[in-house]
Amino acid sequence: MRTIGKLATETDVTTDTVRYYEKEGLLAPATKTGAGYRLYDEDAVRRLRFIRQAQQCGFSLTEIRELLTLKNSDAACCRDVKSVAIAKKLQLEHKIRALQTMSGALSGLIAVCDDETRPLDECPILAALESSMARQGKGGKR
Amino acid sequence: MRTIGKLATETDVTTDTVRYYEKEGLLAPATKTGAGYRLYDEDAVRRLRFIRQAQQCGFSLTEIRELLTLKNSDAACCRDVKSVAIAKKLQLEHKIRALQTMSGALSGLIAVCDDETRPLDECPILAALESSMARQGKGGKR
DNA sequence: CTTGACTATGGTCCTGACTCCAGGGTTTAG
DNA sequence: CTAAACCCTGGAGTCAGGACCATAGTCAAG
Repeated sequence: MRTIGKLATETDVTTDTVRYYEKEGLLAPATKTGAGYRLYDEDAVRRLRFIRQAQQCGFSLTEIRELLTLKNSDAACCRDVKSVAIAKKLQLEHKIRALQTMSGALSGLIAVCDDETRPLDECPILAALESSMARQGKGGKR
Repeated sequence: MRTIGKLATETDVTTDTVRYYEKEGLLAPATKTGAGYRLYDEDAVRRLRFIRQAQQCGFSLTEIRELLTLKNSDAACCRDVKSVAIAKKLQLEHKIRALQTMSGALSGLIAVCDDETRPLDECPILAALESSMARQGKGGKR
């Protein structure tokens, strides 16, 4: 059993973050001392590592909470977890494509700026941004 | 000259957003009526379009404010704008690579889950997330 | 002249994932 | 025994980019 500080250094997060996760229903101490100090077991260490690693895979805390709930439900099977992972991967790919579109638009703008010493009032990048040229990334939000 | 509502519909933005941009120092009305109504000219329409299009290119409002400042400074030349665009493109590419790493980690997890009917306590995805396997995306924040 | 559409200001609220602070109590090392 | 180091709760602040609201003033049409 370890106090919150030990758990925090062990998993490379701050104590504030641990308490925040508890408030969000992601991680509870195994027990508390008479003085109200949180005490964590090995399970909490694994759970906290799980949370951080899922974050690195692009899951939000809300999604991680769902994963953890899934994990504790008897009715769920491995396939359910797999489908969550697949859905998340599709989301990531969608975002990647959006960023690639933006990057491509910028490439186009950079390419047209052939004469670097040109004064600003003739800058083709600014001109392109002002006109409706850079509309490739349309159809998303709003 | 148009009131804020006209400007907003013209540029497909809400009036709240226009006032927000003004508060953030991105867009000012050309003048005001005696009653305090904002009046905008063609220049404002272009400027607002510029802002939205730069946003689509992945610039934050802060970065856009810098671009606009640059645009109004006499000392700046086209090269300055170009270097901002290049820096932004590098940032985007960095983010894309990070997302691709996450996506790849997920692919790996999905691949190891070969038997979909396996019960949850043997789920290799959860096991992998709990262990330190999925550490590929390291070295980023914090 | 009234009604409805528009605008003004100043304010709060939202998401996400924390971070920091004040003002206490507790534990531990010397 | 005392001082440092730790822990508690509760609440506020942060960043971005707005959305929404109340209350009040203004303008144009019929």
